[in-house]
Amino acid sequence: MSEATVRRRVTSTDVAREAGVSRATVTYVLNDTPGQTIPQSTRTRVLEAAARLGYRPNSAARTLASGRSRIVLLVLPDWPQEFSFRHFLDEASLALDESGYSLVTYTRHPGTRGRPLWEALNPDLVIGLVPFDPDDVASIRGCGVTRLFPDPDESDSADLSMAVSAGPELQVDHLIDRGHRRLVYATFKEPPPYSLVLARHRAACDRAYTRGLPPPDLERIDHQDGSTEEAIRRWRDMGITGVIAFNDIVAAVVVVAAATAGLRVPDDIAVIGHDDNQTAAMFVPQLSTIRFDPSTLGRDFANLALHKLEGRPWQNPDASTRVTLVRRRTT
Amino acid sequence: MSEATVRRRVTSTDVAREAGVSRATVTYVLNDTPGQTIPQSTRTRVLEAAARLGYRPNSAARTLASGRSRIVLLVLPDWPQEFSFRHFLDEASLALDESGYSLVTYTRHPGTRGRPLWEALNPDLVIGLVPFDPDDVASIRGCGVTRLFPDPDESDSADLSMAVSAGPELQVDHLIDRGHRRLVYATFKEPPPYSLVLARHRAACDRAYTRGLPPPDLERIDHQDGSTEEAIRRWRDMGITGVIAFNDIVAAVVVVAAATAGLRVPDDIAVIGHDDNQTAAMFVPQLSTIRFDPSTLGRDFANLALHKLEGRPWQNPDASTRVTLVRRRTT
DNA sequence: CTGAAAGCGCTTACAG
DNA sequence: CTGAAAGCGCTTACAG
Repeated sequence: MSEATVRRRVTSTDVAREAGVSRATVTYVLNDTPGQTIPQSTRTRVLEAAARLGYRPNSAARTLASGRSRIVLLVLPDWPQEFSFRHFLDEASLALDESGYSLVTYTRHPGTRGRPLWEALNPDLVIGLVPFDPDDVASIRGCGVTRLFPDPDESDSADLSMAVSAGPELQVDHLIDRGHRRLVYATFKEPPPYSLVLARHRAACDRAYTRGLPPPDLERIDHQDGSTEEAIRRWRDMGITGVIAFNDIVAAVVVVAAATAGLRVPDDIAVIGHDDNQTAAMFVPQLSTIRFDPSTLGRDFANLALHKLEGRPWQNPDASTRVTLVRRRTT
Repeated sequence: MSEATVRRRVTSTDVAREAGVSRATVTYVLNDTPGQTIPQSTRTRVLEAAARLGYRPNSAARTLASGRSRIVLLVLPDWPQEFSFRHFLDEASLALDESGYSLVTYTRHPGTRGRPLWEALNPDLVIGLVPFDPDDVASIRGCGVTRLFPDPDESDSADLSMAVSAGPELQVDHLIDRGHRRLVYATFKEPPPYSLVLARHRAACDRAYTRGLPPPDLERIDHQDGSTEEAIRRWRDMGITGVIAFNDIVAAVVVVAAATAGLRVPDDIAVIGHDDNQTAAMFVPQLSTIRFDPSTLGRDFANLALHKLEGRPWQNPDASTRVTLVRRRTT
């Protein structure tokens, strides 16, 4: 410490000199390289030297030399509005971190210009929550990324789509079980239905089909003007008694409009939300909704990533254990 | 194309060979390196060869050689709940991209274990929306990052805190202008007040002080049980007539509870929200709230980053042009 | 105007 | 058990 403290970054050469070994040995010790037999005394010497000097490997150099960045890039199609998504990411990050990987999230929008993040990051794996379009696949591959998920060229049994579909399926099941035979799927007009909306709607349609019902129409309501009331009256005239809402905010708007239209909830029309967010319990009447366990889902995600990265075993999780119905007063 | 298509990644050596020049020339052309005089014919040859081969520079190699990653890491203290934040990020990303930088966001939580992202990414700049704690500063510096913002060691006149404080200030001003002299600041009990809540509350306190009022207490309400009503009655007994809500959801809960408690809004008690989200216009009565322009803020952010990265000129934006009052029926 | 060469800080066969 | 050396794919003075 004196004028020697010209902030030059500590390198493995410094650690090697400090510990009296070669750079190779430093690497072996710090990375716990398998197949090397290094006596405990040397190990300790290296570890202590590294700690004393505050050594952090240069990740660019490491990536270049090893050919792996240990970065997992998670591509999000739209802005996730669920608060619980944070718990999902926390858990996923943590689980990946334990295996030495860093999780980076990247929110991609349809209109995005500019260089995609996979070009700047050299990720070992790029994962999307919805399928990539062909342009993106080409772009990802062109950046030297060999692992992506879902991979259009690979018929992989691994599947995380239940993370999206389990909720809508449960919504449909619940309404049917309560005796409703004519359903609609409601979302907001603005912003225009994005991929998560479409994916949830499609899951609801598939479930309705399985249960022998026609697919519920995708109805886009407006929460600003009074058109939601009209829509609800129209639904009633069509014999519809059950509303599957994209999320709890949509559900709340539908419930308010139903009341204004003079309909009783759930007797005249039943409404079920999704996400169990703060809004859900606050309304009068309190909203029936879907709760899912984001932490478990986060671990599922990390396991899938490690499966793709290192071939660890993988087994598709059971959807029914990831999602629960919260029945309150609107169904 | 045939068996030669063994997917080996295209390198600058390939491009150099294809164009009949050296690797140095390839770099100069593709990076538009200033101070090199390269004839248009050579430029075109290189550009065409690169395009034909689908060349993407290896970012790890580039980072290692140049000492710059061209990555800006934005550290978010908590999960941002405002939908408009996406527009902020879009705009910021785009503006940075135009200057050749990639923006990566990193949501950090108090309990986070594991390797921080700045260790894996080698960012040229780390920016936090709230100040870093000393441990983080040490960790960031230890990873060889020389530029961070806010930088505790540097008395920098650059300031983006108006992005947080302008809204609360406007809330306070509006309530005072409407004749309210006794105010509270309301937020949810769960999750416990996080940094954004505290920052907004503090801004409200500062503004109240400037306007000659005592600082509004931070009141934590519960949206599950009926305790919000009790709180409101208590506030009334204390002579409080104005409620500054952390966001529109809090405002909605307060308004509902006030109605249940038999108070008239805004005559007995005025409530102003923040964010102008979808909930705000939906309630009866519609919520007065604060709207801010996320895109402009995104550009402000990008300009600040470029100022720190390349010394571009910077001038603190005028808060009052970034935020507007949306007066509806609760004030 | 262009290229040969050193170097960025690691990892990894390989030889001893 | 350990180290000398090549190499990852770029960038950047520097010499011509």
